[in-house]
Amino acid sequence: MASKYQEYNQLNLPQIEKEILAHWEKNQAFEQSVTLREGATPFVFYEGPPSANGMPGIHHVISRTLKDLVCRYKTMSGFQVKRKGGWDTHGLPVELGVEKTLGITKDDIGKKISVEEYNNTCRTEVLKYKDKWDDLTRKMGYWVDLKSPYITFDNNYIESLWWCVQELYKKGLLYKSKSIQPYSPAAGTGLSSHELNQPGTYKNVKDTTIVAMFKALESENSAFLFDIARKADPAAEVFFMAWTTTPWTLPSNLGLTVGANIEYALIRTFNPYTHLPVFVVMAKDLTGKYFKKEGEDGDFSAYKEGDKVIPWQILSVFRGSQLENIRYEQLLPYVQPESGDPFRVLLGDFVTTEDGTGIVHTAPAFGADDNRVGQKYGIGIMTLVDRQGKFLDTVGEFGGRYVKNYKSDPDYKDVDVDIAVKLKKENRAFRVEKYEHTYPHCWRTDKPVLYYPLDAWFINTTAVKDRMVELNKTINWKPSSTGTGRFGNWLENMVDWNLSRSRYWGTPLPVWNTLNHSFFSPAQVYGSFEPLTRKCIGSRAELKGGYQFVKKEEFTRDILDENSELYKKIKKYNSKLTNSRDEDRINVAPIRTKISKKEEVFAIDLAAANWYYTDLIKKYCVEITNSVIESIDLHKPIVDDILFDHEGAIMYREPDLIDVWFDSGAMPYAQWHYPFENKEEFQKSFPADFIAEGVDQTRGWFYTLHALGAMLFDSVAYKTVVSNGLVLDKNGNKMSKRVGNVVDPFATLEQFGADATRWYLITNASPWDSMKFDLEGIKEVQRKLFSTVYNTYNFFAMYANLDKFTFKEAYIPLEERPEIDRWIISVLNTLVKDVTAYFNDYEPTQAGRAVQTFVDEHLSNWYVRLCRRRFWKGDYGHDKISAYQTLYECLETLSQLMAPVSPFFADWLFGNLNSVSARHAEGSVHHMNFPVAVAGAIDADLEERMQLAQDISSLVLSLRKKVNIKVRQPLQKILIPVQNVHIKEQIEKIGHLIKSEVNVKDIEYLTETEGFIKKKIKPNYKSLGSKMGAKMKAVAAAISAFSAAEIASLEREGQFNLLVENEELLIQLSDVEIISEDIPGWTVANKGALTVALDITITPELLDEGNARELVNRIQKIRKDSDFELTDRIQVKVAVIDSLKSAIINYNDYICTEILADSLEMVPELQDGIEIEVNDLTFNVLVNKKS
RNA sequence: UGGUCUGUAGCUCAACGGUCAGAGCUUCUGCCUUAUACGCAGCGGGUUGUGGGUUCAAAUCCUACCAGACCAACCA
Repeated sequence: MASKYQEYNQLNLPQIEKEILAHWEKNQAFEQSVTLREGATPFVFYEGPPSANGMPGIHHVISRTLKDLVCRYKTMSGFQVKRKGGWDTHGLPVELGVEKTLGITKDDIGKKISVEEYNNTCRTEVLKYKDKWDDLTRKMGYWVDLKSPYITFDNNYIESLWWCVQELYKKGLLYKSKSIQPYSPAAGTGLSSHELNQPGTYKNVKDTTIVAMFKALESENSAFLFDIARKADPAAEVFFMAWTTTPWTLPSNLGLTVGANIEYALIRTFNPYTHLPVFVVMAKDLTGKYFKKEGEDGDFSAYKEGDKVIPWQILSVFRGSQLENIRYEQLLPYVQPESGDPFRVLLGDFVTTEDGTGIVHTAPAFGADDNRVGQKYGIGIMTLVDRQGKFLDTVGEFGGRYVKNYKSDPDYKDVDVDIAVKLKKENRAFRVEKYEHTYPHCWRTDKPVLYYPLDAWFINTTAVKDRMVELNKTINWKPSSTGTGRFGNWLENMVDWNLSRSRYWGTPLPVWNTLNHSFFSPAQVYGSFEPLTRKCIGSRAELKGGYQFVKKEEFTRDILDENSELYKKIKKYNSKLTNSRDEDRINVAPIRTKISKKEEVFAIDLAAANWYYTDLIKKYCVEITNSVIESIDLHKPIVDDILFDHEGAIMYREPDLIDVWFDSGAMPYAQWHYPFENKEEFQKSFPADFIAEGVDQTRGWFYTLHALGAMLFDSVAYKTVVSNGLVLDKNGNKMSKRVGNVVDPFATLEQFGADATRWYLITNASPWDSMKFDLEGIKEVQRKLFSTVYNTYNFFAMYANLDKFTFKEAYIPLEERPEIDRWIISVLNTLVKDVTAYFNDYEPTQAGRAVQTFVDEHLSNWYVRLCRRRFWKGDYGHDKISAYQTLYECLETLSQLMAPVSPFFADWLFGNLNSVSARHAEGSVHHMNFPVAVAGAIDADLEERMQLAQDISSLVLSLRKKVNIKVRQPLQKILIPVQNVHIKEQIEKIGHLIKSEVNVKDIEYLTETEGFIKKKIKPNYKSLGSKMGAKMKAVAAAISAFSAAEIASLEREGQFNLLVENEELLIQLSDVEIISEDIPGWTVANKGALTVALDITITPELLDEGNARELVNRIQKIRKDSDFELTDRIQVKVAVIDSLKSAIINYNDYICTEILADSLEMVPELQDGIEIEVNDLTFNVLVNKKS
């Protein structure tokens, strides 16, 4: 135990933090904060795993501060808060980073570099910045368990994920389907949205656009169109006009989509290319784009080929809903769809009249909207473009042609143009023109992207949508609008979760299939056989009995050798086929090509080559045994080389990976390797009480956690979620490396300290508002909050050391303490109450701001300021001890209140205090309990009158300024008109504080004020408004016009009958506010209802006293400049000045006491000493320390 | 394009139906201080993004725009 409070020369937050950090680590303070709560109610927190393949930024500091402060607060509130850290290690950003490092592209994987090598690189690269992250975690004071974090690439983690997938599979929630995804034919790969959002992918291009004419068929639905048209022309043909910027999708057209509430028109006109009379349907609002004004209702009989103006006429107008299900003739009938009910008009909410014709050509294969509406109506799907980006051979004269110039062919002919020409000739095009628009391009090949149907695995989240919506209502969202708005909306419009990623570094989808030769009947060869069988693996153990394809060299050799057993069997099999179609045969050519190109061979090749000869598996594979399972890595390519023998058919793994969001969404289970281990641990920690991340995670982590929680356990995954906003630079721009406006968190912490940074981030704005990050703000926090607390502590330490105050005396009951002590304790308890409420409500910003106000306005600038003398003057007695105990309690409580947000400084402050007083056994403030407000200590009256004291002082000071009398000059009195006894009593109790603060001798009260004080009356809108309603305006005017007598009457009677618009209304005293505006002959100031007058007469006595105080002030300055100790006694000589003589004589004792002088002499002349100035007089003073 | 959030003094933020919209930072001027901190008083600074509406009363509620941010989508 230290005997003295540590005193400091200067506040150095970064230095304090280094010391505290070392202290924490030495004493395992974090671990202790958890173990000390063993057996307590757990407060469950989930750490959203960051990815360590990028450097941490300042925005990570804010979300982690948020997490940390909640966990610290809850720990102090008595909960046990375990915080398991985690690392997100899979996914595209990792892969892209590795590809950049290695200088390769995705296509090189498996060619220039083996998948295994590639994944190994990912494995090491992904934790490249782990040290930096750990460093930041330490330095910013984020308490999280970094010793046993969960890592998503870990085998155990993946095994849990597989278990989750299998659970979903068992529930029938996992299915395979086609989805329309951005696809780059040039690169032969699907693109993720991430890749599509790379800068420069959207380019301006000029495309040939066509307004195509789809010929309507007659039916009951369309009769109303034909009836009208036939009246004008008995041979009328009716067409739907649809615009497209991708004419190559027209052969795949299966539908036309219109907006149900859009107005459409049937128009009679001529085709501008063929000049044939036509009747067309399009959105009424868009007719202006296709028809000239002059031609409206023109003369149809007079029209001839070549006329500039084509006549047109609107025959009828109707809503899109009337067009539903009208059938039309296929535009380019090269291929018929195999299934579905196509060539109908559909309704879709995505149709606009912004451009085009208001009728959307719908090819379900090549657009996400198209696909959705197509599925809804069951029009089928037709994909007449292959994966190289060229038309299938079946597409007539366009067969085999590339839809865009994917091969960079210099002689490439635009197929869109040829389609346009053909349609023009066939009277099926109304307009063909070039159109400039933005279109996404592949960021690697710079070629246009196609939207293309690709196989993908989905989780049927829409099936549990209602339950998810219901569960969401029980979650406490901060801010709530994110939960109801952004998240709630997202749930309402949910689509099935596309799990598939065709990449390499990630969790493999644990689904094995037999090869799907759908057009082939194996029964021909092998009797009865189920062509497609699937199994979903849910644990490593289930791999047992499978086979691992390891003898790749033998396989490679055999497939090239026509005498090998393998080759012979394939040949025999092929010859057995009675069906002679090539696709049905086992084709070794592609495998051979692969080998010749030195590309990696995988199990899927083996499966393709001998997919029904399972006995051959054994030749190239080893069986998976327990020992294999123990050591097997659950990544690509290892799992790809695992095969199963299913009743004579080979099952191979679906090549897809699982979306990384599944990894993080499953962390509640996978972090514990549930259900393979830690079942109990998991049950105790699900669901989470609290999570927090950036608002950008709403549809990311927040969603996947929620979805998996709902689907697997029919539960929420978290009870409270706080989403923080973005951190922008000080000009409100997004921080980006490219612009160079990123804030380096390390430099910031180093320079300003973690506490100031954390405090700034939390209190500047609510965490969920995006904040503009300005270092100036941190400086201000440092100056205003930390320096102030620090100085208050230092002030305390200085005097407490002199008086040897160690809190060894008994706690003085509040009622035995002076008014001001009870006041600050009251305010302190109010603060504790408020801060507790704010923290409980996840409003740290409010909590921090409340602490700031307390420190600045109440503790430092009122309590300490007014009590200064009590600490240095007089004996170590009751009053002094009371002051010490009070200030000590404030500081100690502050350290606890501040601990969650500024953990270092708080612990430092706590340690400094407790090391001397030893009031608590805890070695750290973070092991303490959070303070509990003592209701009995809160005295609202006392707080009210202290506010009065502050207001009155402020008014007097402003009066002094107005008449230029400095505070050191005493004045005789102030005059305060008081409305009622209560106010007077209140002021009387704190009168002494006001008097010393503003340096006046007396306070007088004016109660009998009638006729003397000029009063002003104002309506109290709040109380009056509800009573008066619409009469409010007239009442307010009447009240404002009150005469002095009327005001007096109201004051006297407590009520008043007011006549407004011939109606008598009773006005209560509480309905108005009466302000003493002026006291004739006095200098007066007002604030609200409070009025203060100041007597500015300076009598000779007052002048002497003022001069004496000036002199004291100057000599104190000399003491200070001379570095005298606080207790040093001095001797003073003053060169005599006539006008100061009386002051020095009359106030000699006072002066000596104040400056601790044993003697104060006047001498005629003084050569030595220091020149000082008192009220414009200059003279010398000699101050000597008494030896 | 849709959803959500945010627009208040030069800057950062309060006020969230009720008198005249307030603090701090910033410029300048005084004052106070046996606390190297701070504070106090004054001087400036605003049609509360814009236009409508509801109300006795709107920064606050409704509505339509405008701008920014995020998320999602992307278009015929």
